[in-house]
Parts: sequence; structure tokens; C-alpha cells
Amino acid sequence: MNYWLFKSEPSDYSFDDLINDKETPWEGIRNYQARNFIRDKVQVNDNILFYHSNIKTPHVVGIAKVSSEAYPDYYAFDKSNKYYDPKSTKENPRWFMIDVQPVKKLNKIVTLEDIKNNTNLKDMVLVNRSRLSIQPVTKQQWEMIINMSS
DNA sequence: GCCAACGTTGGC
DNA sequence: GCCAACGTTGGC
Repeated sequence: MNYWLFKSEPSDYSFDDLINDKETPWEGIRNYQARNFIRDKVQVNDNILFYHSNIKTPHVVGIAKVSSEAYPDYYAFDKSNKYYDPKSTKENPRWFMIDVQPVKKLNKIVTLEDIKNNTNLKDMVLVNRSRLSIQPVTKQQWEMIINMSS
């Protein structure tokens, strides 16, 4: 069982959108490190912290879970899609997706500031390599953030 | 809206 | 294979 943090811009796709949709393909991963995580490491039922980025107060907003194995990102094959990538083919796909489902909204959001102010969380990837959009979270970090959200 | 950090591209 | 140029992310 692994723990992850997935970032999304709420104007693009928010946690409430996920609750409404019940499930969504996590589309548009175009970064090799993030791709490697979802292709090689992410497993069905892994836990996800859903993070709202690129807003005034960035924060963890909810818990989600992985609901599919990785599969080729079909948007990369679609010329009319903004995620089209001519270098990704059906024979040799470059990009992958997984599906995610909502689990629950946190009672209270945990802001980036809260996380930065907690010395137990100083090693979080979010703090040190903030640009990575899919990042591993340790069990200890996961539990700490869940504690902070109640 | 700015800009630092950093990932990717492509010429050489 | 280096590295300059360029594009994107995301906090502030």
C-alpha cells in the first residue's frame, strides 16, 4: 500500500469535481518522473492526498484512491486534443493514465503553510521539490496530515 | 502578474 | 553529449 500526493489546479479540476464525477482518468501527465510513478509504482487502492495548487492558499483538500492499473493515455493519440503527442504511439505509448475515485473530503483543509510550519513534514517532496505533480508520501507524513485535518 | 526553479528541446 | 534557449509550474 502506497501513499501519494496528486496536484490539480481547482480551476481545472477540483476535488468537488471528482466527487461529482465519482471517478476520473488522471489525464495529461506529461512529465517523465510523474509518468514513471504512475506506470511503475502506483497500484490499485493506493491512497492519494488531493492537493489544490496554483491558488492563493494552496492546500490538501481531500482523500482519493487509485481505481485502475496504468493504461496508455489515449489523449496523446488524439490530434485534436491539447494533450496530443505525436511521439506517443499505440505500439509504443509514451504517456500513461490511471483512474482515481474520491474517498472523502477532509474536515479541514491542510494548507501548504501548515505543512511548512510542521517540522515533522520538512522532508515532504511538496516542500522540497514543489513542482512535481505526482509525488510519493510516507506513511508517517500521511498520518500527520490526516491528524492535522481533523 | 511576476519570476525562480527546473524540465525539455534542439543546434552544434 | 553539452548547454543555451525556451516553456511550464506554482508560490508569492
